[in-house]
Amino acid sequence: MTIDVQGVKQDGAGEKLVAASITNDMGFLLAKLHASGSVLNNRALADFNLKERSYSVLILADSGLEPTQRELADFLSLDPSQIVALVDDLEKRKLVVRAPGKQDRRAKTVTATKAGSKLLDEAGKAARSAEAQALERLSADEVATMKALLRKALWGGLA
Amino acid sequence: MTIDVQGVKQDGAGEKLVAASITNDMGFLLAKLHASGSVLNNRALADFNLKERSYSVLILADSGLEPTQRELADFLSLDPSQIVALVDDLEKRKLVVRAPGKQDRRAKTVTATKAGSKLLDEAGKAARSAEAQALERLSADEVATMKALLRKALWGGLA
DNA sequence: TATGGATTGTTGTAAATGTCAACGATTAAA
DNA sequence: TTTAATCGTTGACATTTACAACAATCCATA
Repeated sequence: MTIDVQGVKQDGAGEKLVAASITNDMGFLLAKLHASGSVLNNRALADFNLKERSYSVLILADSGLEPTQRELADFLSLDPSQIVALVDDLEKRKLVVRAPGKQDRRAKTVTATKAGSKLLDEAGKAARSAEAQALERLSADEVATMKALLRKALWGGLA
Repeated sequence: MTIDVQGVKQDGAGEKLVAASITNDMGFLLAKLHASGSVLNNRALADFNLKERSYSVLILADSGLEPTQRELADFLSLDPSQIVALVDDLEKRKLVVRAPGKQDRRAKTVTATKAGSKLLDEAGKAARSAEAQALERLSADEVATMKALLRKALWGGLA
């Protein structure tokens, strides 16, 4: 019932379970699309010794927003201790630096180095290509609509 | 930066990282909405001693499609060995029965019992309520649009 | 200005999940 | 009949997650 293409299990035309009512469950749909996208994403990022997690941290570190580790944990829905490990790795690789917060010296801001920023450029291209592949069944308009709806569901506002 | 309501970390108005470019990354958006929904979902299902996983298996077992364990693994993107544990649990609780496949006696179909079907009714109500809460920022139309787009991205077809 | 309470990053640990290889039983192919 | 492949299952191992404790620091208020 599945066709193996380049080591990836792809849904064949005859997925009989698609008829089940769980196909109306938003949680299930989100999990499934996220899962299939993650495979492609992580494969693309592996060339840069990154995973989705470290890639996300690197993006935020490069955003100019100077996030603290706590803010990263909240925003990425991760436990603060997981951020420690992620930043440790990126810092060892000189892609990111920790600096004590200006107002609060407990907090440590995470900022991308030049090397980190450069790696992010390359990795970003690969990630965007992987995303396009995961969404190849949707038109550009549909992708835009979906992102707008996801953003609204998460943070409200426009849309 | 987050407000704690009923034990749930909710995004406050001042989430400064929302300005970061990662907010345009589909994988990130899917992961985040799925994560916040999962918390609510699992909390609702806990009253029935179910988790998202076992709930999904129970739905498919109750679908009338008589899925085999292999089909469940493929459809849920899980390792076959994880299905074993999930079905073991549901079977012990008399919510589901295993039966040898009619054409292929290696395969085992998983079917919900009357008790399983009944529990699913109750759990389904709780899950739908949790889903509504996770999507409260969207209108009914927007939810429908989003589900249609997710289905199209996953399996193509209609739209 | 002190003192108590909360917060930040960090470490460690235990539980849950994911991944993978092997096995008997069964099916399909040669 | 032999051979190869598939299904469920078990078990071993790695990764991820969740949670509690801790020192350093901040904050509120007396």
